[in-house]
Amino acid sequence: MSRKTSSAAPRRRTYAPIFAALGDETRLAIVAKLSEGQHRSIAQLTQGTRLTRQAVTKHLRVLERARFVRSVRTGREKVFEFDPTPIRQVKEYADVVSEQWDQALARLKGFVEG
Amino acid sequence: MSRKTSSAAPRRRTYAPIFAALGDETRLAIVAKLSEGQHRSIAQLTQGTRLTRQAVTKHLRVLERARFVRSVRTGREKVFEFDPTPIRQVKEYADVVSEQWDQALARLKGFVEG
DNA sequence: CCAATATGCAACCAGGAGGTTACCTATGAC
DNA sequence: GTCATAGGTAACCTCCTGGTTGCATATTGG
Repeated sequence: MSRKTSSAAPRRRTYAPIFAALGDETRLAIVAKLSEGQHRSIAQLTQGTRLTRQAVTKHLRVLERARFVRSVRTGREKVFEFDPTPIRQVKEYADVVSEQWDQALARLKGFVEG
Repeated sequence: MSRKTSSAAPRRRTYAPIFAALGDETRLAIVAKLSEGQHRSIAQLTQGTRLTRQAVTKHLRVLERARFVRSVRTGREKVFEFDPTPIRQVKEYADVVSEQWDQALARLKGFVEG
């Protein structure tokens, strides 16, 4: 097999859009709300903010593009739910970087002591 | 004592600036480089990019404001080093959100089965 | 059918982000 | 001392972002 067995694209993972999606307080609040488990409509997610429904809609689009949320149209409502996938990627990134850092510290320690 | 014993500000933790700092490919590359453990000057960090030194300087300022890097002036060079603190906060955020999500799933499971 | 509710879409705006060029200053190497 | 190297500052440009208002469309409830 010279190619991957899976048909999934090998796609070098780019974390930037994931982090960019989290780089806004309003969107963090939406993620916090939806990660409570319940589905919420746009109108519901707008309540409690000082923003217009359209502004919230834009934030939801950003979150949806980064896969933090999914939406389903039910009747006249568009209902959003949390998707845990990108959060795992966030954790993955943090793990990779801090492991690299730990290894660097270990090498330094070995050099100093050796 | 009507006030906190510690002099540290109680400061509700806002993760948005941390994530925003990671929301750019160039800055992710800088973080990756510096987390290897070695200190790097601005000129060194500019090498390999297609950007000007000034552009890289701006990215470094963003990273420094979010505490991902520290800098020390040595002679005519400004040397940057990695700071692991905010990465831990990233992990912390991911843990909090995914734990909240897991609990939501557990409640749902209990409801369905109960 | 009609009114209220939920959302979509488009235009518009201000400010910030990311990048450049140009120029000035400081330090190190000979 | 002189020149090359490293960096700082500032002005400027373009595009994106976050927000608004205004209006159109779809669905629900009586």
